Amino acid sequence: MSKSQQSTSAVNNHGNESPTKRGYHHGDLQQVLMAEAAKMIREEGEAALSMRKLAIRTGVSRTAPYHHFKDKQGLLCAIAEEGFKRFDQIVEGPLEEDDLFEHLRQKMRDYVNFAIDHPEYYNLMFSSTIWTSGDVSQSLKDKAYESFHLYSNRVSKLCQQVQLPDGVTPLRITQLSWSSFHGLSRLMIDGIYLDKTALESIFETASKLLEPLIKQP
Amino acid sequence: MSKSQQSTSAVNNHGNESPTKRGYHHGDLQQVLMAEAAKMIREEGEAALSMRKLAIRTGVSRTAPYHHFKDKQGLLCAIAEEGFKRFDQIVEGPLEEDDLFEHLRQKMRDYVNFAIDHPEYYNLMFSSTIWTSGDVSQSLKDKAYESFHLYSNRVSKLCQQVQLPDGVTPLRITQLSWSSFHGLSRLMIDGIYLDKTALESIFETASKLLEPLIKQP
DNA sequence: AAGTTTATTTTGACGCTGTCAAGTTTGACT
DNA sequence: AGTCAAACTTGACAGCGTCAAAATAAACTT
Repeated sequence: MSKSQQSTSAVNNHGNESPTKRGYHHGDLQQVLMAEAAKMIREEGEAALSMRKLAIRTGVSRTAPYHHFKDKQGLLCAIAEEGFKRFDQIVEGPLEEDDLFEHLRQKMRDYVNFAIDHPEYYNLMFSSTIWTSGDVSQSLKDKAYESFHLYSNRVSKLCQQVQLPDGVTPLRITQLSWSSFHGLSRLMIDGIYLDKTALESIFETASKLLEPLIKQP
Repeated sequence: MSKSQQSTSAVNNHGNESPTKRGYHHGDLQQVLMAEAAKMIREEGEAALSMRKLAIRTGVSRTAPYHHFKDKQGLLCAIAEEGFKRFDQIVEGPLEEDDLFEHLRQKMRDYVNFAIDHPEYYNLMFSSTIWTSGDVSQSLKDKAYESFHLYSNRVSKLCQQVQLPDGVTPLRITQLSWSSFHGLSRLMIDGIYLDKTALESIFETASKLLEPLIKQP
């Protein structure tokens, strides 16, 4: 019944004891499992993550994780969700008004760097196997949808500062820009053709291609 | 020794028999395995492909495939390589000179449609698990590199028809455009946010953003 | 045509995987 | 003190990738 829920519910805390939260037997196994799994994926690759190794390494028996996650897919969904939460912090952040195009370049850097610095999250967030599997957790769907809208709103706000060509909507800019960042990140993470040294130059190229959009009053 | 090579070598054909090629016991197991594996991935997803099921379904015993492919990874590499070959046919094709931007939109359609129509190939071609695994077959590396250059050459040729901003090179346009197409394709295949109905409009958006590049003499 | 070599395929086996069912321990609540 | 439910463990099963050894069949040699 408690599967895939946060373990931070009030029930786990008997209240009279000091602020150190501790629940049942192990403590917050759920959080520890997610952290350890992310670490394993990061260090040895997604393929190297097995529920059994994860359990043993966490110090519990093989099937203990199944009381916190429906199955392996459930664990991966939870980690992906965590990824979207961290991702949001990249999308948010102040809108620097001084130089629009420098601002854009910085956002590009932020996006791609997030993917490069946290591939264990980024891979799962946009994992083929998760999204096409048919049993994506509802909470992950919701979170991803929310993140999309956060991003979309940001792009729409920025679009007000430029003159879009006829027939071009902020929604399409949202989709096109996200696709571009996503593709760039994927190729970088997977080590296909692109390398880090080319990044800044690619950002500058993208920025220059957009310059004609600047409002001419 | 014959692992991962084409089985169409002259040795297999005893020459005096009719043009129907038939080799050793099974015939061209290698080709059949690749075709059947691609079919399985297409119909049931990459996760549903197992060497054992593949073998049984092909009518041979569990380990027969291991005499044609080093291991499962070897098989996947071979299929990915086949994917790049088919992909090349998309990149090639006549350069229609009449309307540059309509030509560009058509190329976008071709790219993304290839990915959508042959996800079993596209997924493997750009598979995280293949490229980051450390044992990518040399022939796949070579083929991928070749495909990249084919694409790059095409983009460079098209760049001659427009006025690139200062500091913007065809190489960067190559990388940026590929990233964009790749991201678009990935999000489409994985069913994340984008759906087919938005595609044409996205292509038009991209096309319009590039229009200011048109040469003004 | 017979014998040798080599390519191909099979059977057996091993350790690893995800996960279900049933039992056990532990903490919380009355 | 007793009840209940949550957390965890042990045992079991089928499926997986793949190696080693044996068996078979085609090709090559003489």
